[in-house]
Amino acid sequence: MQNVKKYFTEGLIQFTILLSLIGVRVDVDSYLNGYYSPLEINDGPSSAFIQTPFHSLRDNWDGYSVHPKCPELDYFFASRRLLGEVRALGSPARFPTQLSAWLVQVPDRSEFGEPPNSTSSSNVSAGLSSESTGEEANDSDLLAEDESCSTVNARLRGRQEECQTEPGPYPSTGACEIPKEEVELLNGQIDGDEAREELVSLTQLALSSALEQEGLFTSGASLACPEDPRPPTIDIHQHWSHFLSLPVSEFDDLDPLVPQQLSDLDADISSAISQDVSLRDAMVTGSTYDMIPPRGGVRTLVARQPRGTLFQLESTNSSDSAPGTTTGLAALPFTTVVNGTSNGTLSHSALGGCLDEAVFDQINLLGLEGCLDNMDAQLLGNLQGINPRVLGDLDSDSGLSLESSSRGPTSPGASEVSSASSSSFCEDEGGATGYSSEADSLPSKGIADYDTTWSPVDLSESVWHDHSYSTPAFSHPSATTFPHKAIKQEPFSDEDDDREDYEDRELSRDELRARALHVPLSATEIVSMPVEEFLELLEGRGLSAAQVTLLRDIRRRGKNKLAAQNCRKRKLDAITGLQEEVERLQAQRNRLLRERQHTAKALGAAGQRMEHLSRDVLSRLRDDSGRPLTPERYTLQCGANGRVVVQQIRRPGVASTTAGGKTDKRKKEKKP
DNA sequence: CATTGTTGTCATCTA
DNA sequence: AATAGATGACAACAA
Repeated sequence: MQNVKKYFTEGLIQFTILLSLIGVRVDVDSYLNGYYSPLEINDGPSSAFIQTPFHSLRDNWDGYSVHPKCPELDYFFASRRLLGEVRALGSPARFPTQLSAWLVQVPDRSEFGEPPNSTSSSNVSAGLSSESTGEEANDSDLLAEDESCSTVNARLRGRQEECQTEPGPYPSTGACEIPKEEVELLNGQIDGDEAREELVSLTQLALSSALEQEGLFTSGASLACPEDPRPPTIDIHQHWSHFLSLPVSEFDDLDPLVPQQLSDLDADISSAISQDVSLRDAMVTGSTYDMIPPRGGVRTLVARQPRGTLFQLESTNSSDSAPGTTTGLAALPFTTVVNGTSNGTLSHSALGGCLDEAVFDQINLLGLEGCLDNMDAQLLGNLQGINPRVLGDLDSDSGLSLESSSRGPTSPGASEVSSASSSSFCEDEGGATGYSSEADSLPSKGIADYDTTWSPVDLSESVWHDHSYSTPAFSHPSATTFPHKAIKQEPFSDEDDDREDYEDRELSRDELRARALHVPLSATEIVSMPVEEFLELLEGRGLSAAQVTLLRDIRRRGKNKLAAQNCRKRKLDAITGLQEEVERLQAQRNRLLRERQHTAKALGAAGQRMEHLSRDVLSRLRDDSGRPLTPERYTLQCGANGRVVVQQIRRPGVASTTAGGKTDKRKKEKKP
């Protein structure tokens, strides 16, 4: 399967390229960034949501809220990502359905005069339907396991070639007279989610145990939709059928075939594309409103959007990977795949053929809780063109919108917006009153002009996102009145009230202290600048001790504030994961209880049958005096060696009266 | 007015 | 040793 995944992944990338060549716009960057990020989890230590041993404990719960920092999950993420990509790109996940359509036609070999047991005879049907129906056991017995791949695939190929000679695209309604149930079985088998995961290696399906196949068929048959509109392009069927007909061992050698196959396909597939859709757009529109997690209504769309900003922007500290993105993606496939619970959203409507639709479906599949961060980050990317003030207003709660550590030169506007959106700090920076610094004792001076020798230019690339730490540009002279309470009490004209109050809210306590000490840097800058730069700032600027202390405090508090917010978010995620785990375990417990009940019932029935059989056997036996053995006095015991022994029941009263002339134990053995 | 949730901060530990 | 990050605890605040 690994080779198959590799093949699919590479092939689908080329397929995407081909789509773009034929004019279909595919936003590969955003798409791949979102999906490949799990592989870049460990890129940097400075990204958010890392170093959380707390989460490593949760990584065992079937993937709930997998922490991206865990390196041991890389392999898992990689494999899941590959599977997710194959699914997300849609088309390959569809072709098994098309393959099944061709498979259906072949069993009508009576028209071709083929012997039913020939090598090219009913491949999967011989192996599968015979076991499922129990009527053609001979065929299935003849099918040795070691001839799995090549034999089955050769049969597939032969049948497909035969079917290609059929005139109609779906001759199942015509010449082919395969039993309908078999058709449904085949369709269902390949339409099922489990089968879709195993879609490439049909041999595994063919060689599965009879029980598994039965279950698979029954489950898959319900999924089969005979009325599904099939793609009208027969070429695609043929190509995919031919593609599938290759033995698994040849998949490694298929790489050179990919361009050719895809080039043959592109025309038809392009017609199948219904519209020109950016994958990123699809992700955003499809997820932002649908994926609101049921967390007691704590989160809203408005509140979540800046959160995505945080993760996306903070990632710039270390690498291109977005921690928030990785978090979401890490959790998602894990949850959906490992649990294997194909809920309602997992069952596709087999509309097959449309890549974009497949992508949308997959997005819906992936769009569970963990995907929020990813979606939000991408949503923010799309919203960057919107009025910054609007975006800032969206940040109603100061919550996790501290995209402070991001330092994107390309997004100064948005960052200023975020900084301007603060509405929480104005009342007071906080609860902890133990805080004290030298700056607190300083008298509030009028804020002088900033020292022009301090060039904030080199810090212009620093983060300006944290709403809690305003930029000097938003300073208000009256803010020098230190008590922040006084800020709210300042009279404003009606016209300027909103604006000035809005600006004053940006002055955090640290900001005010910094101004009081003539520190011409915003708290955001102080917090977000690299440590080397910060140390240089402390040492090379000739700062006073008070200024140095204040700068350190500001930086420490700012960092800790971010850490606290990340920590709280992780805690909430952990709680959510635990709740889901509890639900899952409860469901498992209920299932086990039902199984136990069923087993007890079966055991009781078996005991009754045993009792009847014992009575029957005993009634046919005679003791020394020729009387029939009664179950009241004798019982049958099954020995370990398979022998059945008649044993006399010893009862105190009976033994004392009847044991006189008899041997204690008379054994009559009979062979089973 | 009490309760609850949010947020900032401090102290402490760990890497 | 210094730094950053994580997290429990506390307090202030808002709803």
